[in-house]
Amino acid sequence: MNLLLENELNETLSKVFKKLGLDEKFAFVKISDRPDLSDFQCNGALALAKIEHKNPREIASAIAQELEQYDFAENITVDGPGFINIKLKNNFIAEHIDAISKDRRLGCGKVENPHKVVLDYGGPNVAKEMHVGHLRSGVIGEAISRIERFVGNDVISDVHLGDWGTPMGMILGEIIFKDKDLSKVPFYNITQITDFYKRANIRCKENEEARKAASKITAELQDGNLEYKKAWLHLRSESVDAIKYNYQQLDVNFDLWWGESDAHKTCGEIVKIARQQGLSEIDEGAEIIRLEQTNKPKPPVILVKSDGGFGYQLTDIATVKMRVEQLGAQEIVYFTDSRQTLHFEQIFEVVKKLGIAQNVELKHIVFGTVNGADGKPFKTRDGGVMTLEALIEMSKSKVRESLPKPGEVKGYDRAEIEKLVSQIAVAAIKFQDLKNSIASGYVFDLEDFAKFEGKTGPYIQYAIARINSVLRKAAENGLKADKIVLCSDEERNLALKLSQLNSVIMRAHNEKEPSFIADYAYTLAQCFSTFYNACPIMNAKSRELAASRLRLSKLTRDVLIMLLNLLGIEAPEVMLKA
RNA sequence: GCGCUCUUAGCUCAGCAGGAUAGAGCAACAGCCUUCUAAGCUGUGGGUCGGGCGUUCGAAUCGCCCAGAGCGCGCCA
Repeated sequence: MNLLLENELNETLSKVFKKLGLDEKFAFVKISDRPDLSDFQCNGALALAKIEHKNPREIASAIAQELEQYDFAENITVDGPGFINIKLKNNFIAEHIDAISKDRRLGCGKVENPHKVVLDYGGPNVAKEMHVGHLRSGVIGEAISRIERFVGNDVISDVHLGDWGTPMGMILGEIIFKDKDLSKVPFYNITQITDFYKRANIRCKENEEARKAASKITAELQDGNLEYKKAWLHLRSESVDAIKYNYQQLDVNFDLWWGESDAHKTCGEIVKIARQQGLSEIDEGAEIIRLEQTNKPKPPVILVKSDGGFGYQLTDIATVKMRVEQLGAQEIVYFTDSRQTLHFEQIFEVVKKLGIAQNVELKHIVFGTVNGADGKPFKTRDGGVMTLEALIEMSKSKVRESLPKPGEVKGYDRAEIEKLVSQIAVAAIKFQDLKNSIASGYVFDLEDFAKFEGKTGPYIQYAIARINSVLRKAAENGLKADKIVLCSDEERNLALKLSQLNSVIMRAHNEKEPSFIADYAYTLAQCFSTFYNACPIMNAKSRELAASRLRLSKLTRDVLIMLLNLLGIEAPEVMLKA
């Protein structure tokens, strides 16, 4: 028996298709669109009929007839133009669920050829405060990182810090403008640093001299000016501390804290390679690589700017080389919003021309921007962007309202309560983001991140907490989980839902789409709630039934915890109430 | 101007290698706590899938056209 119910159905279907001489490509089931008629359906006959110009119902009937000799279905029918509807036997479902409940990985498979994946997400900048615009990349990247690891790939995540461009010259320039020199830099904290940067931004916008100064300082910094370098190191380390704190709160983690500055040396090598291969040329004072002009015009990639500084595209190209040579990357995946689509098309093309990443798969996962109600990138009422810090605090204070005060519940002091507050608030925030499909942007509504009802992270945490509570009671009463028997619709539906676990995770992995997991976790929790409401567990009619329901509940809990873990969300043992 | 993306219920979104009655959540309304945590459950109402044309036995899904929105287009990253 295949541990996975769906795979077993597909295998059986393949056998039948083969026997009938049909293309096995179409031998697969999907969850039925008509739960009133079946659990699974196969639409292969329709596709085949079109290709072979035959009657779909005849093909479907032949398949259905062959399927009859197997012992998994309670009922197989051909309906409509040629749908094959399969209603499974209860014990067939129960056996599979029993089996995965005993499996260490809950029946989940791994990829056939594990490889080394470098994930590039986060991309925060030195001297800039982290705001809600940084949420998506970090949260999605973390989820993908966990999913990839889970399916067996060797993952290295890199924050790719923005620490080397013109903003560095701008901020140093601003400090010199105010202090005359850089002597006070070692005493500046992160608030002061971001403040300097804000002012630099304004001044550089208005004042050409400031711009020129910034660009000159940047070039000298990159050239190795010791005074600048020393000041820059302080700015960088203060910023990194702040960034780490932000990510830590959100449980977003990185294996590497490489920055653009780390690629500086390699940038020089890339320029050399480009020259040797005759790919680069000087144009308007800059050293560029022209790209293929196919259907649409693509601007060239600027390696070296006319002021002598390295362009940021060069940095990205150099980073690819480093990741391949030093990390052994076989796949590099970037997560940025859609505005950088063209940028990565250019980078990937140049990387290919240069031949620095042969047999390495480069992917750019695009996600939509976080927008305000006006459809434009989110701003707060006063025109600024909301900081991550403020968002988290807002959600936390909302959570605190619904929890008991420290000391009100035995065994829960301030620290314990605050831990719960944070777990729930962060779940609300992360799930709110992860439930949206990556590609589409979403509208940022502050209140959504402090909602705990309906399709939210806390809803799922709550389901887990309820199961934990049942399991504790069962342990007290010496009731043990045992063989699953499916008596009611609610049990059956929950079991069927559980059987989808593996295919959902594999789909999320293949399409780099955590929202599949978020969506599934939610509907699974929903199935459980319905079951929980309709089927008494501890007070079930018989001991066998209680044991079965207990196993079903425990498995649901384990699956939910695993899913939340893949999303980077914690599951508290209990959900206390005020 | 050129290119990319998007438009589905009052709001926020799923559904899209064409398939049977287009789904959730929120909001609205009506029920359910002396029984395993009501952050829950059950039910009701709500959609000419932006518009048009085409391909097809069949289109929210594929193609073309139009309208509206967002984003991007050599020295900011």
